[in-house]
Amino acid sequence: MNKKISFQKVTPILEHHCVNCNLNALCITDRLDPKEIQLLESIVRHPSSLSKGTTLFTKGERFQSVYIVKSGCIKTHIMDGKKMEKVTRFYFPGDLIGLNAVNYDYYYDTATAIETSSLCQLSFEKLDKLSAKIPSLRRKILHLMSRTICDEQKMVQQLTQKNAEERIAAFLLSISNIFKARGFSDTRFRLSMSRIEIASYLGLTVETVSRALSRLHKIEYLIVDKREITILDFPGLHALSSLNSRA
Amino acid sequence: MNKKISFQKVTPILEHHCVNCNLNALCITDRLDPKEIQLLESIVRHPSSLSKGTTLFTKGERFQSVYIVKSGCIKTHIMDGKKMEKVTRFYFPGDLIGLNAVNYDYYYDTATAIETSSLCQLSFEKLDKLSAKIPSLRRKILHLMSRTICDEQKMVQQLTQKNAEERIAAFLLSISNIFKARGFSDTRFRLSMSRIEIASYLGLTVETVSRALSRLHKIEYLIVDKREITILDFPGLHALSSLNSRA
DNA sequence: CGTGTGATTGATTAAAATCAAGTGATGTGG
DNA sequence: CCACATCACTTGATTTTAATCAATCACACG
Repeated sequence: MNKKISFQKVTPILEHHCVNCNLNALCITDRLDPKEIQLLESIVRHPSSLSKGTTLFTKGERFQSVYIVKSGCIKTHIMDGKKMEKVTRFYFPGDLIGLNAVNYDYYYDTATAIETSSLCQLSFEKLDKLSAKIPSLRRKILHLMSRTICDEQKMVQQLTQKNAEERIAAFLLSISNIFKARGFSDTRFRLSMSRIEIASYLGLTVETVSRALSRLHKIEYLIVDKREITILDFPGLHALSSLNSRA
Repeated sequence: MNKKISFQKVTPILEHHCVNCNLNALCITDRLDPKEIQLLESIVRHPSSLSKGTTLFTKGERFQSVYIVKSGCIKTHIMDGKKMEKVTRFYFPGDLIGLNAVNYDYYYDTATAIETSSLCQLSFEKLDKLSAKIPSLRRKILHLMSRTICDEQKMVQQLTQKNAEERIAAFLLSISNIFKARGFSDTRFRLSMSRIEIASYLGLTVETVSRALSRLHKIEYLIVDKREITILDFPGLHALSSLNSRA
């Protein structure tokens, strides 16, 4: 179904250096000093490009590396017996993929590019060893994992306490925040994921997602033009989604 | 509403030693050698007893320690504005509480004993420093955090893909597993949590939980006598809950 | 012995799933 | 280039599930 490639075969983007990377503030390198970043860089595999629909790793595959999104967008998902695939998360530039696999020795879900993306690869073994030497890196990894736990807990909360429309509102606000943090417009952006993927991620059906978007458009909280979203009423959306959005 | 105590005031249970602890296989000490356990022990505060309804820490309180359940059962929960409290998780002997607070400097939820419990306290700062010296401990902490992420993701999956009855079935099977792993009967056990807490945890209402239990009783998958559960048909319950239960 | 809490059961309602139909964009092959 | 298929999305009608509203029971506790 999906294209499957080995990481080695993809074209490496040359002259990449962590120190110059514009994602530093969002990345694992945040709060590391230049010398530490250089150490980290020594274990980073230069970012490679992944075309839309290409699978990075598959559930059950041997876990070896974590990946950091350099550009584009990756989804992790689980093929679930009877039901359709379930999207577990979307990853944006700076996000670290694979932390949930540390516990097992194999990947816990499948990662697929939903648009052309590039990623940096880090051997987890090397990262772990390095973190023993760099306390701030060790801390950073712990923090990232802890944050991931909190993120998942927030998701659980959303699923249990928000209705369809509130979930969509919260989702759009979180995407808006993600774009903002990465230096793009937070009022006008293009969703890289399909309605199906949004529905799966939010535990809804496509129809419900579509209807919720239509209604938010109708009450003029936002403009929906296919995957192009323009937010008109931030306070309204915030009030609707009530709970706190992604930090 | 709930009693609140400072950890210092509770009665310490004397002559406690990690090396002799019967929970070792389930605890953070798993796979540490005796010398390492001794090092760990030096930073462990002997277990203290917490009576039912007593709060261990409150959301927003300064994060300093993680806790390991020695006996009893602890719930973490979030008081949520308009709606009722939401139970985020139940913790059983061997479970580590507080990992989601590492990211912030304050606890992310509130921990309360739902039956008389005892806990070991570990300064996270000291644990972190110690983990720099003991690679297997560092690994263990990473694994625990990674597992927690997976657990939360499973929860998300359950909420999006299982109906009320399936969730209850899965919940009871997971409790059964927990008891089994701790050397108790997995076919007959007493739930320490109320129906309200189960409902909150599973994202359902009390009525729905009650009805689901009644129906499972009626079709003779199990016997429900107040909080006493006797499982009659494991295969049936497994089939019903379909997805994989807690490992 | 009343009061409150936890739990169960029933009736009704509301929300989202399901079923169904249709549009528009994209792509394929004749 | 057009006919046809397919996919992503939308909108409508109907059904299903669980929430809500309501009543009752059991039991623990002061």
